[in-house]
Amino acid sequence: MTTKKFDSYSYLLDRTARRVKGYAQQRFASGNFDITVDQWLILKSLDNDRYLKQKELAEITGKDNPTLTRIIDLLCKKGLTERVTHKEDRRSFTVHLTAAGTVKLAELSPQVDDIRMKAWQNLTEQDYEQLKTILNKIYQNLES
Amino acid sequence: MTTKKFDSYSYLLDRTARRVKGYAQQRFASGNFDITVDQWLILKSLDNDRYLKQKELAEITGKDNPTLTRIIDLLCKKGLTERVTHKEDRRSFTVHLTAAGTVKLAELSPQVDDIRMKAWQNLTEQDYEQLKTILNKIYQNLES
DNA sequence: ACTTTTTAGTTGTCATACTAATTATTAGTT
DNA sequence: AACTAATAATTAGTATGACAACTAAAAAGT
Repeated sequence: MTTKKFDSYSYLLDRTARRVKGYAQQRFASGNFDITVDQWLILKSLDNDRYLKQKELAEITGKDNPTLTRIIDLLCKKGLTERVTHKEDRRSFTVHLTAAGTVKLAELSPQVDDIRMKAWQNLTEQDYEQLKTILNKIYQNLES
Repeated sequence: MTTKKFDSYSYLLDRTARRVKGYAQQRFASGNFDITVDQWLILKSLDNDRYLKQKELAEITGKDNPTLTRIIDLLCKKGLTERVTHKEDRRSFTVHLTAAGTVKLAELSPQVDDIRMKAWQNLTEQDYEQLKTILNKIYQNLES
């Protein structure tokens, strides 16, 4: 039975993703970054003075709407983003970096790059490419 | 700067892992399995009439103690596992499948294998091996 | 034997994920 | 125009995940 192993692959994938995120989160905490890894992902998506609807942010970051709402809530409470009412669609907000958010993004960017690198050391250029290809194949296999 | 891309690799890994787990969870729900994917992982670890301490279960499943406690709570409430007081160490419980748990495990096993397979279709034998190797390298890179 | 340190498990808090249900608004249909 | 369907965002509920603090018991050190 070759199907048995897939359960353990799923476990391996889950475990590794958690470790990667957890490691980054620890470094975020010990560096007093004052944001979470997921909040960072949002900030980064709002770079270059972008005004994005939450719907678009959810798409970009691969998170669902309720999760987005709560992360934006937290970022607004920290004063790093702001909700701006959308002119043409009163159902929507656009989210935008505040001045403080822009500063935070610029400050942390090099440090985050550095932290992220740690997970991928000892991997060859080919490893990156293969991993990317395989993960995308898996993702597409489950596309609804 | 080659360091930039690592942030997006981390994102890709996280996104894929969530998709794999989410897909399985949806199939669990639509099949009325009445357990979550994480609870399944515990049941499977208790196969073959094993009595495991929560500490050992945590180790095997890669979860921390509080998470384990809560998952076991739920499994016990569903009547699928039971806590047995440890004879030599009164701090510990051993966790064990009930009769109902054994039945559940046997019933779901082939279906879970089938569900899990879906994510990995179109991947070659070589892909599996590479993925496994790369994920393990990443995991070890972050070993404390 | 007594004290200190470790260890197993629990509880509490916060953040993330997923689902379902709700509200307000827009788009589509007749 | 009126009615219906679809959409953006929120809220509520449950589960997982990480961390800290706590209890009880065992192990180690003196």
